[in-house]
Amino acid sequence: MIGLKERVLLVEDEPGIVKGLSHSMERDGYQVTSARDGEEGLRLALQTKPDMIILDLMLPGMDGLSICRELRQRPQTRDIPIIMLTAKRDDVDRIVGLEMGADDYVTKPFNTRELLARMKAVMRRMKRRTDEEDARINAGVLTIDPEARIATKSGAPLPELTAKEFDLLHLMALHPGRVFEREDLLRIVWGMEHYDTRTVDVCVGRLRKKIEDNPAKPVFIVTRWGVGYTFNPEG
Amino acid sequence: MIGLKERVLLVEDEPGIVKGLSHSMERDGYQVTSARDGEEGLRLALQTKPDMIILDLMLPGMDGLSICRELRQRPQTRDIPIIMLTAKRDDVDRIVGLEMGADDYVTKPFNTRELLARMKAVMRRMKRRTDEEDARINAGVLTIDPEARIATKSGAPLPELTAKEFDLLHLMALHPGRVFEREDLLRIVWGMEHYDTRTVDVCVGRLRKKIEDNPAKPVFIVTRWGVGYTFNPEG
DNA sequence: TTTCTTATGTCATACTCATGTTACAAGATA
DNA sequence: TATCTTGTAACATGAGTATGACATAAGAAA
Repeated sequence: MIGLKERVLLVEDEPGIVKGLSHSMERDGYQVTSARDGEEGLRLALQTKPDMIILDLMLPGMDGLSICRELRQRPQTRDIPIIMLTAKRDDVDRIVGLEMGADDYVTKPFNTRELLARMKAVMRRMKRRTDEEDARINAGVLTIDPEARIATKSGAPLPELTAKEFDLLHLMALHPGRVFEREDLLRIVWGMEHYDTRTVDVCVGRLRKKIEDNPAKPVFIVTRWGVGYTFNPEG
Repeated sequence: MIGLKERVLLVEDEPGIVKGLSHSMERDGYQVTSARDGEEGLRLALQTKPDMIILDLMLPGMDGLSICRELRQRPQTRDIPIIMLTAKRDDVDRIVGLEMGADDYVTKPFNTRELLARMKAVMRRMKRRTDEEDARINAGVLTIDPEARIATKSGAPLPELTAKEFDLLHLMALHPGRVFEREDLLRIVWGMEHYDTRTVDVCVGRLRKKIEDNPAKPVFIVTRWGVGYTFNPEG
């Protein structure tokens, strides 16, 4: 389950690569900022504190390694994961090795899909492997199993939930009692591309049909009039 | 066939080495935990029961040899393979280390690739012994024999499965009910070599043709729409 | 209370995109 | 060499979902 868009800083001087990569990354849901040289990259990194930095080793002015070192020295940027783009395979050991502290690297010419896969992997590593999100949830008679993506009521299996339905239920059950506005749910579960909040109502409706005894009088997913929805574990 | 990520415990006090090694190991598909000194290492070993331990001989507090001895004495950790890191090439200790029950050793400064190769070798040796993954799986009418890499249905042999097909089936059958995303399967079964998730679909399709009565209505490898696949042992 | 306004519930349908499937080429194996 | 495996691309299909219309319920105002 994903929260808001991850912000990526791309430090690369070749316009063609910047253009292509930005596009691909945005397609994958990242918010991309780019810098043409090292100084600008460093400045932007400090200013915007991105969630991840893609750094070309060969840059005009300050080279990638110096930037990497700088970034690792300053407390504001110390923990931001860095993926290096490098031309030569020989550079690899220096980069990843003990000193520089890049989190991963990709050698040019690189496969865009590979870079995206590594970005995702790095993100996964960064994101606290909070077991909380993987743990089974017991909410009164309802049980939610994120591993199998199945919900049961009093031990009896419920109708299969679709992806969105399950994510919605899981998110709300993780925070019982908390009121979620429709916009929150759209952002978190849907990934923010949609602006029609009525979409949420319909999904809630379908979900209720599957988990509530009487969908007309819901007891788990409760409407908070004028605000949104809340999950009531008591049922 | 490798199951989920192998968990490695790295006991090493130098942060640079920890960072570099963790990265390389994770890149090779291991899940790395690290401890800064001997006591912590021992505690973590007992707690988490890793699949392998990389142990620096020179450590603050309890030294590597004592830990090795401790680990070999306790039944919970007796069978965990250990690779020693030693500083001096002509260190007599390394012999003692092997006598103490380390499975292999690497001298510092070491080549990361060499260490990874040794880890792999140790793992391969070890895996022969781990029953869990080698044990025959009975999933309803399906039987999966990892040793012979053969699957049978109701006793009758199925068409021969290719390497990828078998690994895929084996992994999923080891965790019935669990939903695997395509990217999980790519990471685990394919390693990091491939990035096109459609590859998984095609492999699943081929596998279904061989194990399902009606591949159009699969009962073993079930699609979870918008998420991935899951293995249903009932059939 | 009654009426009015607005938010929410519900339904039907079209559309989008994930998945199934096939074919082919490249790579691996023998 | 020939054969088998596997990744990639292209096309076909269908599940899931967005959308708009309408119905209903909640709260506000009279």
